[in-house]
Amino acid sequence: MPELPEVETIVRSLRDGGQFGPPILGRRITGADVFWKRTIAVPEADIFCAELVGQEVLSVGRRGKNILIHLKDADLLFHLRMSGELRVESMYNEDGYVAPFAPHDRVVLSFSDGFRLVFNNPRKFGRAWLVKNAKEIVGHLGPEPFSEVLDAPRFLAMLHKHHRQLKPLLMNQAFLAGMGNIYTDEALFLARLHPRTLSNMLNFNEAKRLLEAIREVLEKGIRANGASIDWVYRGGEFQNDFNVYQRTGEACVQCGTMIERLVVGQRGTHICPICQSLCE
DNA sequence: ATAAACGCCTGACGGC
DNA sequence: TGCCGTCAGGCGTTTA
Repeated sequence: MPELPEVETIVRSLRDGGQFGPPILGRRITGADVFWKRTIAVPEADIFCAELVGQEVLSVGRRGKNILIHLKDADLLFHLRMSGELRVESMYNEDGYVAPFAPHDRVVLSFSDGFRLVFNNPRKFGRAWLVKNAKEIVGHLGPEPFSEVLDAPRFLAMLHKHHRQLKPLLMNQAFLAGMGNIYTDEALFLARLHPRTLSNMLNFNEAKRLLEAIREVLEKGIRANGASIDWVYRGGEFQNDFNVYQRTGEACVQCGTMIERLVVGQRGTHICPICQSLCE
């Protein structure tokens, strides 16, 4: 499901309340259960549950596509990978019975006031970590796309340090944190760059254009609460603003040429072959 | 250094 | 209807 805008939407809901339920800030964890043990990357699932009980949620944040939940004595992290979702709901239904779990619910944290945080994950790719400091898990990530220290000259220097195709490089979380398949395709279209262009071939204006395009698509995505595409994530509206993603065979909004699908870095990739010419 | 191939998983969809 | 291949918002490991 999630790239940066979808994760940001979930984080805001966990922090302030929203479409994924009421906020969890300040709530105290009274129980933890794991229904698919491999969801817990670290520590071992039983220890994970034992150590969570009694903890209080102090803050909720995001680093790249990771959700950071800062507890009193530890940091809890979730990565939703392809199909994960977090929701907050009442533990009880209207009759006062414990509400049943949904298919693919993998981890549940119960709170003292009758609410629970549920991690649903059909494809079982998602992971949770409980560590002393979140940096152990997210320390290797590249800069945030909206970081103030990331400007066009620095971005050009980053691109020139590598000799790689633009799309896989942008999706490498150690290079830049938060971009996924959709937003990378959309950003490259806006910047009029072919996904196979080599990163060291960009000039200053192209690098500047690319950074601006990345920020524009991410901003629009966040404003739309993310994109709803398949059966997993719902609520966002950014899918209505796609220029190329999943528009294979449809007309380019700029020039009318048919959008093409190709494979770059083992990922389905969508381009306008006229607007995004490959010049190496 | 770069990139391909594959593994991890379930579910939706189109073709026959 | 059922079976099959293909595809899917991610990422780590192995291989070339």
